[in-house]
Amino acid sequence: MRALQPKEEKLLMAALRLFNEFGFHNTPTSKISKEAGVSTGTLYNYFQSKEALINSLYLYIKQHSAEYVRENFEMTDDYKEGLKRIWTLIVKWGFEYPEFFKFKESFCQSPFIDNLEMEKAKADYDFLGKYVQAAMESGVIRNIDEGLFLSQIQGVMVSTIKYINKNDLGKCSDTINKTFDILWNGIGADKGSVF
Amino acid sequence: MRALQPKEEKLLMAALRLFNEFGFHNTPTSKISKEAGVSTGTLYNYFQSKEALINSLYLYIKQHSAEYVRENFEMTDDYKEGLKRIWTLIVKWGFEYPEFFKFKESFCQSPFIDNLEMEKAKADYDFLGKYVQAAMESGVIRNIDEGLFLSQIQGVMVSTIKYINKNDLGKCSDTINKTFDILWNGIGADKGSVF
DNA sequence: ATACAATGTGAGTGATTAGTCAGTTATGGT
DNA sequence: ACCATAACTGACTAATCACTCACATTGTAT
Repeated sequence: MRALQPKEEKLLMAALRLFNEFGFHNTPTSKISKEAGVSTGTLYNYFQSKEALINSLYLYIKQHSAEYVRENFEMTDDYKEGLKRIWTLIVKWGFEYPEFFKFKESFCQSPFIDNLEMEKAKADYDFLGKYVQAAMESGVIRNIDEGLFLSQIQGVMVSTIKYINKNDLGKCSDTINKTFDILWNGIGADKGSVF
Repeated sequence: MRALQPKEEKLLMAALRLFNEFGFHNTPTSKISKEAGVSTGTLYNYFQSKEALINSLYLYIKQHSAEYVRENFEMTDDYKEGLKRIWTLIVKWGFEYPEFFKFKESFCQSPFIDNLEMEKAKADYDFLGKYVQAAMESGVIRNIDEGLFLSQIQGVMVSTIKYINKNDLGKCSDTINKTFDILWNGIGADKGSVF
């Protein structure tokens, strides 16, 4: 991640706080710069436009998430254990950085993002995607359409994080285990004898 | 559902189209009324404000969804079958009325909705919630925290609908079955012997 | 010390938009 | 036909906001 200049980072964090509270369109650039402790003009020294600032913030958060997972992941040959580790890391990121997670969610929902950005967004889960594919090929998880699969996993993941954040769970490792079990029962091939 | 007056409905449907394409804040009331074929003033005869219009639209869609499920649901004593029917109906609603679904999603994400509306939103899934609770008590599905449960189901449901809509699947009944299986494997108590 | 560049400032501008209201048209009862 | 009420119209207003630019400040090289 490119090192951010102090005022650039202050602007991004100010924008994050305000966007999460009031939404993109109810946060004027004037408030962002005031919250960041700089002038309006300075904002435009660092970002070409308000939209550019929003995209930069998204990029920053996306990279933060990816680095978190990459740095903390420990390799293993056991695919189930590996998936569980990735699962745990992504969910943990979501509740350790709830503001980041919240922004990411509303950004992806927002209709004014160009499709190009949406495509890039999917790359977030590349790490997970590749792992799932490998696991599928090895036979540990059921072999159904990969896209469908990933969207299911992502769905459960997002709702898990939202649930944890909403209910303010410190005991979250328990929740993470439970939800992973649900997921694994759903997708794993090692049920009974037949599958 | 209260019968809507013709211009009221035209305004709502025009707003729906524009909101989905441009977002709430990039759709001026002037465009909504133009698209609906009435004047700006008329919009304010039917709705107190732009926000009131948005809330009305949400209410309209929410009721539409609830009625769809209630009208098409056929009772059964078999909880698994019953859950599958509800599941199927909700997912079907999502791809038969993709515009409605899309709006509902972005409305729920939007930060300018007051919390009161969010509370009401949850009532959408009351029908499902009650059924899940009954199924849980009967022992067909695993007995874990109900809130967590519902959020998981909802997560998988939303991502299923999104997947179907994005990939334009006419063969969707297959996808619905598959995703229900995944869900059921995850939540059902009858693993091992039966399968 | 001086010159020059880089960075920061914030009042000002033009464009946009939610909402109004005085006036017009349509409707229905007698 | 006449009136009264309801529905409708769209130019207008007041406010907001993204962005600019002429100027001020700070940093740096010589």
